[in-house]
Amino acid sequence: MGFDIFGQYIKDKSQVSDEDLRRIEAVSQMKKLRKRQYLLQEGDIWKYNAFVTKGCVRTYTVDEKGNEHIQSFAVENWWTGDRESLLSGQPSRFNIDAVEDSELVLIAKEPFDLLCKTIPALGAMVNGILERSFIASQNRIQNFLSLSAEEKYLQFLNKYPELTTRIPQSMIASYLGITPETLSRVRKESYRKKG
Amino acid sequence: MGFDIFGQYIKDKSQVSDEDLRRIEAVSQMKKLRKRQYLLQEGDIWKYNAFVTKGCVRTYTVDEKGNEHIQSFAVENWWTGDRESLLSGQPSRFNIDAVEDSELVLIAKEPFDLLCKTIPALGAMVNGILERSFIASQNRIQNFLSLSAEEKYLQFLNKYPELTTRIPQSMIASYLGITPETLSRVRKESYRKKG
DNA sequence: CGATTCTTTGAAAACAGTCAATCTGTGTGG
DNA sequence: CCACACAGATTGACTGTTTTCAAAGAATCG
Repeated sequence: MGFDIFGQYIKDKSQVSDEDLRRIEAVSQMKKLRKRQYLLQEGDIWKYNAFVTKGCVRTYTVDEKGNEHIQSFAVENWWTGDRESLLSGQPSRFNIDAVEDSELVLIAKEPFDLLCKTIPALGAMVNGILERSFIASQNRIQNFLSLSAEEKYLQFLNKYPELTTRIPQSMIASYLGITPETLSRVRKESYRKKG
Repeated sequence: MGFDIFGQYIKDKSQVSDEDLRRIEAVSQMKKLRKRQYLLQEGDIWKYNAFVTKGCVRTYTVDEKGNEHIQSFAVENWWTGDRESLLSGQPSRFNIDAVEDSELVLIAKEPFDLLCKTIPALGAMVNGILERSFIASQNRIQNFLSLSAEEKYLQFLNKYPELTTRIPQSMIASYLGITPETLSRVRKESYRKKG
């Protein structure tokens, strides 16, 4: 079940053959997470590529005051993990846990890198994903530079309408870099304005 | 002169042969920019990979109120450009101009992509750069999520000490997402505290 | 239900932004 | 070489936005 979704994703995004798909499956590991369960905890070393087939996970840090700062969400057909820890081999600063009961496909770094080399279409797909991820994070930086709390929220609504219903507001606030109270007030203001 | 610096960079970062280096040189174009001169203007379509061999350029947007928001700086041995426009072929939202008199190596997208495919070591280098750029932008997002104006400035000082002397404070403020006045006050506070 | 979690609201305080004036240093032309 | 102009940095007073803390109100789930 879980791998089928991942396999379909790969087929949609690349020209990987069925045989190569089986080679990918051979190194894949399914992982179920219950809501609130950790996939990665601060201090752990992250060694996988992770693909969400069901549910939703979040990546976040916790500061000295205990405040959480959400770096990213990942729902179905999104990738997650800590690239920095994966690349450096150093302990992660991030936590990743499940926002909902979730299912993921995990592939350890080494076999995945090997497959990317031996299956050019897979390597190309992975590079394309990285490229788009980079562009997306540049755009997010641009939002931090130029938008107010309200504008950031409206932008989020517009970009990820489906997430606003699945994810608690307090987490969306954290993702936007504002407090839950501010988000609540911003929402009140914006449906006073137009609905 | 200009290409030598770029060539040295490639040799340091990869296993590209001298012959391949000459093939890269064959498609490279040198570009000099005087201070304040544009490399890319909003609305233009960006078609290059650009490497700074001398000087400093900045990438920024201008909002409706005329405020500039600096996305990034690039000094010697850094890459610049607008990956989004390059990938999509759509007009850029960004401006790039020279903070100081500068020199760059430009390579048009098509020949560069071709070289990356035919010279695996070059492709690998480029992917590594992309990977580290992505990680850096994730870290910058984390700073926006969790740091105050003062903390962001101290972090910048710590990470890019050489840039603080070369780049006007008002531009550093813009990069950090704060006003020049706030940066000035933050600095005053921080050398009142310790020096 | 009862318990927990999430959201909303209020009042006060902290933080950062705005606008305008002044100060500083640099470089240029007379 | 000086005076001036200009850009950048600083300062002050004020405004506005966002945070903080505390409490009350929904919503959700066993």
